[in-house]
Amino acid sequence: MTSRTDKKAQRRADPLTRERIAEAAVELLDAAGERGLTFPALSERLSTGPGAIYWHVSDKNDLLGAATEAVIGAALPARPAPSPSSQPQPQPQPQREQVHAVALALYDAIEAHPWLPAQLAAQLSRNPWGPVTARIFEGISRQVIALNVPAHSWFTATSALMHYILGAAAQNAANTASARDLGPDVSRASFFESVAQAWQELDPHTYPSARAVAGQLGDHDDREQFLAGIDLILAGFAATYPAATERTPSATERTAPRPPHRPDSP
Amino acid sequence: MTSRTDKKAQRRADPLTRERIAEAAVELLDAAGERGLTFPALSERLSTGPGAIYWHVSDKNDLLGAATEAVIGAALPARPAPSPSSQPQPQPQPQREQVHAVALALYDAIEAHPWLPAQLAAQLSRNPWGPVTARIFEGISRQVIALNVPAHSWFTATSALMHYILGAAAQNAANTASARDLGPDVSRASFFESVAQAWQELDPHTYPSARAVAGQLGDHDDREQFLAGIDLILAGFAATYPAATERTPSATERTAPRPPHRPDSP
DNA sequence: ACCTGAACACCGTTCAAGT
DNA sequence: ACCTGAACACCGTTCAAGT
Repeated sequence: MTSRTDKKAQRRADPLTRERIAEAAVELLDAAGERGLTFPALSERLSTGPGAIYWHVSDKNDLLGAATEAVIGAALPARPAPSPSSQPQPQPQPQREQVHAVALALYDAIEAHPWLPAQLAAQLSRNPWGPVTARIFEGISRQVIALNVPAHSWFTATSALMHYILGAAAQNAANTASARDLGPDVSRASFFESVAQAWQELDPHTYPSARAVAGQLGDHDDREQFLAGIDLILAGFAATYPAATERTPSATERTAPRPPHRPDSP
Repeated sequence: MTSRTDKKAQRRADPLTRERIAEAAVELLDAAGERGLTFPALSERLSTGPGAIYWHVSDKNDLLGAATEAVIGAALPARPAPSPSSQPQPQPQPQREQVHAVALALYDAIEAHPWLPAQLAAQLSRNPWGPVTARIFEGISRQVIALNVPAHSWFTATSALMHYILGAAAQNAANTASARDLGPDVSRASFFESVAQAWQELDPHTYPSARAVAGQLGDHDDREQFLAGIDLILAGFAATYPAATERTPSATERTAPRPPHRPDSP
């Protein structure tokens, strides 16, 4: 009576693993935010007791870390540096677009998981150079290096891009969530309108600039705006490092395609 | 027997206010991080009961918000836009240095209060355009406007600067805290050495760039590095917006003082 | 209006006991 | 090695009662 494969209909739960736990934690976080993730709720979802979870996870912080890692790992899959291995592309993709791709991957992950920014901040302060940082850092520094930024500035350039990407994505996700909270049918435009209106009521003497900027909050496509910030920083690279890849025009001043000129070694 | 001013030696506590509560909360957070701030601990410090605190504060989130506002408000004091009102300076300060000043104010605040980044992230997602955002936004957008960035790009430019500043400062504060945790006498240099070593053990196939960058983590002054990132973004402004103030050289390529040329309206 | 402090609900964590 | 689930300590929040 060896029942190996055929009792799968009856098994309550395949054995717990850190990964399955992280997966369930992400689902709870997505459904109800950080306060949705509790050991009772997680135990029930995995039909087990809290003690079982503690066998695979040392701590609630560790649990949150595992969830964060899972999401970041899915957004920035580990892949070797050079070849996409399927279609041989001689000139694979313009550098600027590759940067955009990495940035958008993080942008989308954060929009899909609005609890992520706070967790990234928490994990950062707990373990500033842990696996989460390594993944994100790898994804972005690879682009920086490909852009021919000189070696002594890799860290600075990566930091500038990385923090802009994460911060702007966090702000965007917060906007989305806030608009949704105002009412299921509140458009982004009318959300921004209400923000602008609220800021108009700030003291004009101490908040002159914030009020001025708030006026033009709504009229933009969010992704476009996000990418414009990336291009702004890339323009800084090009202006600061002569060897860096051709000057990248900002999204707000779209020009004709640049020449395929790309110097190789400094 | 009117005892107004002379019974100050005997009074246990001046009446509670939101501000005094926030102050005490900041002290607890500074002393022991977020888990140091509990209602029992706060009540004891203010020699009162939890109910009294709930009269002034709606919630623990509200309490954390008040603490965050207090720290940001102290770091970026509200002041009218133009004149320092004491010494009349015809050409008050080079723009670039004014940006540095705002950036360093936030940098120092975050280093002094390592719990701040996580709280900023939490408050952001709770109320993305609340008073904390307004303060920071005002401080930075004022600089952006003074840099002659065109109006349609104020938001993008402010975002780029703001998120770099907050993110890089958060990373720095986390480094400081981690180095301290490793041992009271661990220098920053040897902390970075241990990080670089750990990253060298990452899989060379999936983390080639992170490993390459990690090598040069330690050899820099942190403030200098931080400001170099600012300059990188400012260079992006100058390159992207012809009307923007003179090109600002990066801290890593310090050149002779720029020409005082500054065009006025686009 | 503002404070007191006991009481309640709930959650993170542990641990002796099981398989 | 991995899981069970009751038990414990602790914290956020409430509320009837005070001034």
